[in-house]
Amino acid sequence: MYNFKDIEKKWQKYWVDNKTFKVVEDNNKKKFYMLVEFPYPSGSGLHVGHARCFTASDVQARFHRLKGENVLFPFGFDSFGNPAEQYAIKNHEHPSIMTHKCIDVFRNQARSLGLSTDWDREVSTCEPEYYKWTQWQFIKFFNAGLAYKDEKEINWCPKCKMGLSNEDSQGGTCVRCDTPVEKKLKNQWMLRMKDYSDKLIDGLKDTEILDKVKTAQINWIGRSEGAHVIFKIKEVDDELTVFTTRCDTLYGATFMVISPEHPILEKYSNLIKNFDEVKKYQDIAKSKSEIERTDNTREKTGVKLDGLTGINPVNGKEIPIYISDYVLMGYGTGAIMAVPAHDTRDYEFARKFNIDIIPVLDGGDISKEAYTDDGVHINSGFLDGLNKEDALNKMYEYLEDNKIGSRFTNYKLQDWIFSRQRFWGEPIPMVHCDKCGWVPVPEEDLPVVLPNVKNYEPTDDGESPLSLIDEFVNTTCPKCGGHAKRETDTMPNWAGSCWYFLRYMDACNSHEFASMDKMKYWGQVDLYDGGMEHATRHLLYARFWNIFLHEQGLVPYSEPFQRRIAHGMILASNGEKMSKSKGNVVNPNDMIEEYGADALRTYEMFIGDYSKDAAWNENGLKGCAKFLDRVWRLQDKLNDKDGVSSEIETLLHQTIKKVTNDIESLDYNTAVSALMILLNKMEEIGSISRADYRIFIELLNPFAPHITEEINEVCGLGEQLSVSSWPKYDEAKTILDNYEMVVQVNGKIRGKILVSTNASREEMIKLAKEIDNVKLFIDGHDIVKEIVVPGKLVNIVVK
RNA sequence: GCAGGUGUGGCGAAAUUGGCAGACGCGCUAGACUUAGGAUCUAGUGGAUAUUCCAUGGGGGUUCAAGUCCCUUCACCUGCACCA
Repeated sequence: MYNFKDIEKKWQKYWVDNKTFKVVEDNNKKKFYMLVEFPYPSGSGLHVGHARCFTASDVQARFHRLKGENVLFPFGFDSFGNPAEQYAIKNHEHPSIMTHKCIDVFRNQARSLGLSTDWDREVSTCEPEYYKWTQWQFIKFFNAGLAYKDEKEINWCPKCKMGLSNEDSQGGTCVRCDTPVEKKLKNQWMLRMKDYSDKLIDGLKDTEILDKVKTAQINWIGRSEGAHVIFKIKEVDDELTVFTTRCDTLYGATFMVISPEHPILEKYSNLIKNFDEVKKYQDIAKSKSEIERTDNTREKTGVKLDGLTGINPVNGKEIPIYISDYVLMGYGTGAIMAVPAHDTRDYEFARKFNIDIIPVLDGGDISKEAYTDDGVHINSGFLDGLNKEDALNKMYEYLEDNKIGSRFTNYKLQDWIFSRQRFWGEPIPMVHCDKCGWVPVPEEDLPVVLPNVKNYEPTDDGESPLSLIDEFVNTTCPKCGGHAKRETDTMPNWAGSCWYFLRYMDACNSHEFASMDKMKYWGQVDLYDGGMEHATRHLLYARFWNIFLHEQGLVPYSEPFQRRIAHGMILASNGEKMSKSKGNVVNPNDMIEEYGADALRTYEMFIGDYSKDAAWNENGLKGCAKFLDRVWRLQDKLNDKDGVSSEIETLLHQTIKKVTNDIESLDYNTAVSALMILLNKMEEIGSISRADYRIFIELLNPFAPHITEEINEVCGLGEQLSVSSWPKYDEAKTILDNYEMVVQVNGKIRGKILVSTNASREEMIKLAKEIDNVKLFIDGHDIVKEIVVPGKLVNIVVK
């Protein structure tokens, strides 16, 4: 085996020492911005999954650089986060110490992979120089009225003593520790992300974000067109507003359901005769975990309000109001009109509580079809006989004319809860003054730096540990100079990653987050590689953030990412997820140690379709190490001939074409296989020219940069590959003079024959019919049809 | 339940988008060289009742021709999930 250890170390040192991949803005060159999601520097080090996407990104970066483009390929660390905080709590040590250690490990690992990164642009979100600007941008949100404080019932993890976003408490348990999530009222900073719902949907149009990622985002935003309908309450001069997407079925609304948390219950608790029962139901609902509550296989439960009755606004009918936990306070208005004939949930509920079921659409199967689109309206007064669309339009009109409702678009997307009661995050740069209210910290006083504390654990009442530090909390109001208190909440983990791609463009700027000139030069991210797990949250937050900055005139583009792809995961050899607990984690360091970085890189590119998950197989890696060793040994086969060898000229051109196209279309696995085919052929012909070898290593360079650079140097094949250019192919030379034509009879292969590439139709048929085995199948039969596909085959159809 | 995805040898996968199914690699078998081989090289490797036939989850269809297009069905994976 060739001496990969020394070779790889040598070139890695060379690249770092010589800043080979340093990039500066250059208006004479086309730019290419390759972004890969930056890692969280955890204590467990780089994962082979990281190695896969970092390598793929590096292949792109090197390829585009060789094509003559000015490539921005930066690297950094998403370095605020819970593991470092947990470590700090245990060891009473500032989390930055641990974080910096981890970053050093990660950086070395990334370097030992041979990434062609411009290390002068490294960013780390936990550095004051970085989060100063995260805070600065938050103040922009505040000044624009998009950051506000609100008393929110939040998801509360009693173990982490921490408020969780909806996203972090999916499934009713804490995303970090799996403790069941409780509800708690908390005054929180919020960002008005919901207002950006339409912009977040519309902005997708001009991007090449992977379709399935777009779909995931659109579903997450959950836009639905419908109407607010106002139901008067019989007993009091008040009303209940519901949201519905099918106001055309209003005549079929035979009851109403409101969420157990609906404020009207408290408001009229004195009028509700069975309030005890209501109260009991509320308590049960509160104690239920989110999972229990949203299990839609569960039998419907509820309580009928005794003392409050709704009035259906289209026919004046009195209808009962129930509370039930299948109606969620967080969606719509927390109240619905129930149309049991055409909604499965309402149907189940009506059956259980013996409520009238009035069909209003003809032909729908009540028990199965919710809101069937078939059939015209019946039992629906002025809507009778109309189809869905016409009925909806007529009802919208009717609602607005009679002031009993209006069109309304509802979204699942909520405003972003931006507060965390934690230590290891960006302090929210706000000061509260009794006189002036919330006042942002002046720009010149940024960053608000995280102080040293003794204990990193949140306080028992759930406040950040920062709240215990008087020197931090007590300050003066920037507006009136009076006594004021600092906000002690910090930002969520997502904040730093909302704009890191901007910082990379101008990473060392100390007076702006990035200069407009540089942002204009680098523009949008040309290719953003990341995992499917970030398809919704991270990408939506980052897009929201960027759209806002654009509206403020602070960044040149509204959409930050031109193209987004999603790579598959690397699984353990048995197809399971790699995890510490299962003990099946493969450490890329060990692999590099044993087989070399080039072998690891090549294998990770060869392992399979880049967009799909792939199971780890060390034998496959061995195979790639063997491949590289054979490439190394080609040195022994060098001859003194000039130019490329005639025996492989066509294959060389074909391979250049194939590898070029495959890298562009992210088909890394077939690019590597094309190189293997070329190697096989080179070995077969016994000796190769220097020109042959040079082309080979040029093509292999993005995948295996160290060995190719070394071969180039020891054989003196030409200038350094890292500053060289990508080989070109001649389309005409990719085509052979002759090819093996397939001859079919009735679609079955009956023979093959070598024919000239420019043989005519007639010649092809003539040659086909001369094959003995073909004769066997056509003699004595009538020829019905002769199909000729030039360059491919002849198919003779006989009867 | 809804949305998206995937089903091809013993395994990872290819297939110029309707034109030779299984490229390339792993593994396996046999051989060569070796004191030795978890090194290297050579040959073979989908199945079978083998001039041919059968094979891309199953069934049907379109076509001269289907892994690819259409209908239908099954299985698995991933999101979201009582969203009105």
